[in-house]
Amino acid sequence: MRDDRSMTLNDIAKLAGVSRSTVSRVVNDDPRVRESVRRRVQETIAQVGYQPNAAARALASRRSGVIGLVVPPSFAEVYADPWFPPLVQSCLDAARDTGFSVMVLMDSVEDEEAVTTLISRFIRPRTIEGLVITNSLQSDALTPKLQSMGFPYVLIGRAVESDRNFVDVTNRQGTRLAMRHLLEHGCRRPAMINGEETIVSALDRRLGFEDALEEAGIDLHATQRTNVDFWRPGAHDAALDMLRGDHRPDCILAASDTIAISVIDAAESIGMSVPEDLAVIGFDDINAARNERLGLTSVKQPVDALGRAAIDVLVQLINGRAQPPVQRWLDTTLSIRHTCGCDPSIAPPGDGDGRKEGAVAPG
Amino acid sequence: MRDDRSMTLNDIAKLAGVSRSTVSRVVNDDPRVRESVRRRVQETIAQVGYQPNAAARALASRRSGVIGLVVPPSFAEVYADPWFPPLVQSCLDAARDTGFSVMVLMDSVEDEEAVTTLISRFIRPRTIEGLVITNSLQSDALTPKLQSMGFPYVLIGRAVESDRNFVDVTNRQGTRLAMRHLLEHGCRRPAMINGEETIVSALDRRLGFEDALEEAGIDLHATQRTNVDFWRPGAHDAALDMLRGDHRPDCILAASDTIAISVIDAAESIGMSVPEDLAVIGFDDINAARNERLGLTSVKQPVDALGRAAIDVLVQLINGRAQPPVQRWLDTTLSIRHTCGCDPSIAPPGDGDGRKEGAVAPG
DNA sequence: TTGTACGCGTTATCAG
DNA sequence: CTGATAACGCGTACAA
Repeated sequence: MRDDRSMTLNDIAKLAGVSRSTVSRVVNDDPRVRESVRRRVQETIAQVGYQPNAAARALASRRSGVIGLVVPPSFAEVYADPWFPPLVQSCLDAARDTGFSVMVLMDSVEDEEAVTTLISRFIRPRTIEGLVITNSLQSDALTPKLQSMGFPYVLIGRAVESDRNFVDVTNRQGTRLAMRHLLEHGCRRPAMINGEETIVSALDRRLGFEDALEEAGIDLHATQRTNVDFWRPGAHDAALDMLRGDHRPDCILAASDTIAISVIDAAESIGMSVPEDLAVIGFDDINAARNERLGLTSVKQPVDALGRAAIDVLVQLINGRAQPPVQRWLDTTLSIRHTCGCDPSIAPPGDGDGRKEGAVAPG
Repeated sequence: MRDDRSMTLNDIAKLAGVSRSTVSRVVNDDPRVRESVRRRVQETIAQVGYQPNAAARALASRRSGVIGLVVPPSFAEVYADPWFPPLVQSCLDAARDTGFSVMVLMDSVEDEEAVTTLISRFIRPRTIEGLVITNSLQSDALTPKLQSMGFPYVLIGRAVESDRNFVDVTNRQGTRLAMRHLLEHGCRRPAMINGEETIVSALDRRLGFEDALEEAGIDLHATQRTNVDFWRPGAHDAALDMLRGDHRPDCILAASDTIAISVIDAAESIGMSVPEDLAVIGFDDINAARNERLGLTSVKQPVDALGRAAIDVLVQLINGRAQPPVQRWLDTTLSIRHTCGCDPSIAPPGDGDGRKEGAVAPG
């Protein structure tokens, strides 16, 4: 097509009166170049606006400088849950900081064929040097293969298998402390609306819920729990069912803020008020949770740090500076507002959005 | 690092007893290969699981097979508006269908320095072959440079300059017909809440609003209009201001569904009911608009087609099968539900979500 | 500190 | 139809 054959290393070498090697060294910050020469070369590079050809570089160095970011095929749907975009953004940010570019791979990690395609299209041709997988599922067909290939990857969210690389937040601890907080408010009929437990983090959130109940000596079988799809409506109806049932709960722990908002909505639609009739705690601490009117108490996960950690781990793996499995945990904390029953009027002043942060006191 | 030196064209050639050229031809579907030979080569390829090296291929062919997708640096915020994710998804889908991979470039198109960096990091090294720009702003520092470089790109949303490549929806026609529809409902005090007009589509939506008013002989100066930020809260307060003002409107045309929802929320918070006291029409026709309870009448844009069109145009440009400027328009239509004042009970039956689609009758 | 020479794995050109 | 052979643009031991 267009054939504006651009500058090459050779051209710069001639212009600067040195060899290609020297130019290459300058470009790659190799210290073995006399300072005066380096400056001269840099000047001619700047003058003609030379940029090394990426493909040639990748071929010779065997490094593409690209990592893949696997997102679910239902990209648009998943984004309906506002906690996901910040995660992607933090991955993109962190990747840029480490000099990597990001290729977005919208693929199922459950579908065997999709996984095969992904591998033969991006990994075997060495297009990408590593993989960040944003959704950690129980039925994961991808990581087993990556594992056996020894290909650098990191899951966001732990895997059920013990030998996987991942970064994760302490989901279990998060819901445990949240539930405990509700119990301390005097809740006696706890309930939970969880996401589908094919997602490992949902599983963990349920376990934390149960941990707290056990610690308090509450019979698990007497409590209610439902699972709904994280990304679709459904929480609303699920909440209505619970609240209209025989054993109406006095608090609901939601596995996401989106679910929590639906719960509150449902409760109010049948004349209940939050937190008087029903205490609610969510998970994620999305922006909407911080809304003054809503004041949703929520388990906060450090989304930004999570993305950065993922990239960091991946880059370590790529550079062989870490031996797999690499596993990193980040803490969740409880952002206390008022849907849990805490009185916002006694919240510490000077806190713009009436928000108080931090884990509840350990028991 | 790992040095599992994988199969090369040469290896396959030896195994199959042919030359590298022949193998290359087979890989690239070049017809000039005897059928029997082709099969033999394909078999050995399949057996050893050979995949051509992407970097070598890119170097020799001068084609990377990668396109860049420019998204705003406030990625996560922008995603707060649910119409964006489907657009990105459709771009990713369409790109995959045409054999291109997508690199996400989270960059400002307004910041001169960011633009320079983008060009020197991705375009000059020939990492990408073309660019899809998802946000068309008036203060665009990127397209002028692409234009003068002759680099293939396409804007999603028209530019104010006449020589740009773009795909866009008929925003102006959309709001024009929507406003006309409201007027036909008997609205006499129209108002609009628009997005910031630095975004060209917001500008167009305002123009369409004004078109309809002029056609109806309504004095523009007597109507109210406010601009709010598309991606942030603010519409709520803006609506309250309008509704509490001296010249309370009887209908509000919102430049997005997100804004429309805030408007309805605001109206109900002060005891007004929709559509009885206030008719509302939104824009985008996001999923939430289709919600039974909400029943938001909205100008629908064919988001999926928009993404596909963008990729299509870009690929044409890349392959030199189209001469710039290439400009493509897609139609908007009005999805009539009940916030505009239409009675849902007289809607045609058998339509699951009580939705009626299509442009209103031309005037 | 600098330059030479070869290799990276394909595609493309040109004979045959 | 097939096979040498030359690019493609850069990294890098190795030698100087």
